[in-house]
Amino acid sequence: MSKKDINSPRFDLIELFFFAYRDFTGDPDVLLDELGFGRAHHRVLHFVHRNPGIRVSDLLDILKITKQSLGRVLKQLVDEDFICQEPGALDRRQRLLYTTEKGTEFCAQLSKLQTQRINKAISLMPDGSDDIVRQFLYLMIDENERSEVARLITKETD
Amino acid sequence: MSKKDINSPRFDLIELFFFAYRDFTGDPDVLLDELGFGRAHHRVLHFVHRNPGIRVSDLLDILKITKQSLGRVLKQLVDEDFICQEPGALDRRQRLLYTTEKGTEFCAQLSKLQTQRINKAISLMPDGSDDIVRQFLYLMIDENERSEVARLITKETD
DNA sequence: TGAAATAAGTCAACATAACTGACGTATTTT
DNA sequence: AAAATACGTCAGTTATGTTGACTTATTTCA
Repeated sequence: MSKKDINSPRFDLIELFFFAYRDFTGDPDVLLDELGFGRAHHRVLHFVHRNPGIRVSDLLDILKITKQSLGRVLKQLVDEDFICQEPGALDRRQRLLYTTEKGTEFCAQLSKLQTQRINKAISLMPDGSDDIVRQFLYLMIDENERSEVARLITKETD
Repeated sequence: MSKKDINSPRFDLIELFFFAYRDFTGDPDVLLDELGFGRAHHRVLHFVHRNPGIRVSDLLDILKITKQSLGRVLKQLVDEDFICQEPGALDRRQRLLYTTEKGTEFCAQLSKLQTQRINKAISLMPDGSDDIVRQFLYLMIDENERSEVARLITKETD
């Protein structure tokens, strides 16, 4: 009788997750490098693009990094015209963040690469697999964060 | 008619992948911190544990980092008795790597945490979901790396 | 209205984990 | 004996994160 029982460590999924994520995030690296950006810039650009007008403090909440850490990359993105800031209409202390046309375009290039990898994978799998995958990834998130993430990912992008 | 066609970026999966991987790798962080280790140590320890007697150069191949980078964390793991080195029987230039009892035990603790998260997720999903998930993660890996990864993950752990 | 709280930015110092390039040593191969 | 290989090490650099303290502008509240 095999020891592959309920208590066996899931080395296969642990390792597949590691390699899959590495290659998935590796796609945009080439384009980012060309502009002297790193993954930190990618994450900031992505979430600003997906949440136009987001406040700095809400972006910090999503990324779970410090203000100082965000400050450095955000400054570069603003200086090089990928992101712009506008004072909040209701609360002028806020600096609401938006991607510029240049930032939006670059963001599209990056997500296109990642979408291609995802679509290639899904296309080789049985119908309905994308729902299973979505469900799995969702359940891998900390329980107390799930609703917040659900809110984030269901944003429309017309 | 919606624009959610074949060319739409898969923002949902892109973001789910990001959050899921962050929380997945976050589990071991607590234990690692207590010992003054980081994720780099975790990766080294894990792959040595899974490939007893692995050569340094093969480990570099798996991790895709430089010798200098590996050197630092490996030295710490050896100094603190989580990993031991033995000269190769056939080629004494080699320093074959093994986890010590202490290292093996610690490794088990870490993978237990990650396995629990995986099992909890899978248990809430339809039968056969783990196969779908495995297939998806496998297909997300660079095509030219897949056979190598397949070889790695199918190792038996008695 | 004046004090306290909030949103954001900034300065300085530091830690980790990666990188490049060069060089050394032991051992094996040719 | 020379070349190649496996591994280690030194020095310097970069990207991305951290903590703690402080400033400025603005809003909220007693």
